[in-house]
Amino acid sequence: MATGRTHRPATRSRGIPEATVARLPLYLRALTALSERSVPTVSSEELAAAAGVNSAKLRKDFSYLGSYGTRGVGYDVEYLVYQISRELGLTQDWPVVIVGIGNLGAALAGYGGFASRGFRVAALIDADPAMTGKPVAGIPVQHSDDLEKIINEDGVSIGVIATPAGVAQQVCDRLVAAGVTSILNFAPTVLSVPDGVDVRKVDLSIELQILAFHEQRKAGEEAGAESGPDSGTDTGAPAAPPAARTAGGSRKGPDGDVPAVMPA
Amino acid sequence: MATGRTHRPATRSRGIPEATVARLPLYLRALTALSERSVPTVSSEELAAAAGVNSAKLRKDFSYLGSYGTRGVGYDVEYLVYQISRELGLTQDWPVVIVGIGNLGAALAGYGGFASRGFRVAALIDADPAMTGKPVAGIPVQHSDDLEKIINEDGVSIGVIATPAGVAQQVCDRLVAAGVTSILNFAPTVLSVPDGVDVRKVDLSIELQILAFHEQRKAGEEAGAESGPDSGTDTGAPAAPPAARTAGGSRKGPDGDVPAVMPA
DNA sequence: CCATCTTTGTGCACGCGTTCACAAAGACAT
DNA sequence: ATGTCTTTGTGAACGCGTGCACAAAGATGG
Repeated sequence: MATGRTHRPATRSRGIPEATVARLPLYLRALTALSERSVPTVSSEELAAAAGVNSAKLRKDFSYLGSYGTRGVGYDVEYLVYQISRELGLTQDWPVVIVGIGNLGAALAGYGGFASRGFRVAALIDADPAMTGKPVAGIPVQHSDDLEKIINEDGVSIGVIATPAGVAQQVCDRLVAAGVTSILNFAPTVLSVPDGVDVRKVDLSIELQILAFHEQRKAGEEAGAESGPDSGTDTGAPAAPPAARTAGGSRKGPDGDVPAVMPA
Repeated sequence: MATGRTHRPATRSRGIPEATVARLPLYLRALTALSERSVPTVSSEELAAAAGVNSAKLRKDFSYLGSYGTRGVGYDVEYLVYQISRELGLTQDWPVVIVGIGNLGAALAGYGGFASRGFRVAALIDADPAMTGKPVAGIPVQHSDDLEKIINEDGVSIGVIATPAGVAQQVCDRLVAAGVTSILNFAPTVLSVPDGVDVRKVDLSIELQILAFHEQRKAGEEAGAESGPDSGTDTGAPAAPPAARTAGGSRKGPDGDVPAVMPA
């Protein structure tokens, strides 16, 4: 009853795999750094190292965009910056509204990463009348009553939700009704949206929990001993995982490439 | 030359797939909500809806933890909350340090989601002497000179980096040297860490860029016709991907389950 | 005790993403 | 021009994750 948006097709947008799209910003950042250092060209191997990915993956990613490299030489940094920027839609201006100007919302408003790359904070919106008019990061907060008006006037299509979980869905509904079709959600809730609206979710608590899982496992393994702490019915707290530490070094990074931040 | 940590094995921690681990916090949140409403049992279908996932996927996820359900009835909410909490290592206390108390760091310090679920902000650390001693979210900021001491004394194994990108790697190195084995990185940089250390990355800018990509695609499709702002030489804009169908509602959400927040 | 009904747990198939490995392409030197 | 050397672009194989569909399990009612 909640989501209504159960299985998803993992659509491949215009032939570019989602996994690739998610990495393009990473490449772009690395390329921008090279550009600032006036590096003219870069090989897939170098760029891959800078972006923290496998070079074959990088080449395949770029192959979805076209053949922008020169065999025997590498990629032209400036050209690639332009192509990726264009592909990501960063050559145009994206007005963004941030709803919920609490600690997090205020931090986001002042976050440099937003302002860079074509994103412009068009408005800060909060439901608290006491906040209205107060400047945050140089932008005056507006009251949520005007949400629809603001979105329409500025042609905003991307909204950031930084409200408490309780009102997130409701804010989301209003944003969507007003015309927003992409939402970045910081509230710890599953948002339900109609088809055609993108939602990406960032949940700090979830990230920590995932780290805790691996951390616990590391501690447990190191404590060595026999099997799993659990397996039994209860076992209560697996007992103090001895103050881990000591990089044994051999641990094979319990990573993997999993979300935690994902659509819907 | 940066990472030094190229290909990764996508380790399957103790038999539990990473993808599943990443969803456990999601289930836990939904279950906690049910628990607060004193709901005794829940079916996979209901819980899946609340968590925004497919019910078959949820059942398979739980099957990795063991057989905690009762056929014909469903899952016992309280029991499941306990099992998942234990599996994630949330039954113990995790002291966390936050390094870099700027806008974002301060917001994180005050973020409720941290304090909940077993995570305790053990210390706030900043390199600015002017910040030292100043209380943020009720916790006095300490100078980064004492970083190692703080980590050792409190047995901190999880660190949060909220510094500018320029010093992130350096802070990371110190954290790792001091014994931290899990890092949540908010700085827009690829961190290089030794094996055995987990890094999860949250990049707000990347999330927005991914949204922009889909947003552009939606706009392009709608505008149908020409498109290609440039196209120029090569493939250029493969010109109107046949103006897909309109918003006939049939738009199949350009989602997919991709990171943007991921290890390393 | 048996029948029926609900819901779990999972075998299986499919598709996406990753990685390897190599041929094609071009730069560069001779 | 021709040969060599570097690096791209990609075909193919593999593995993980997802979702279907169903048999097994147990609750419930007669």
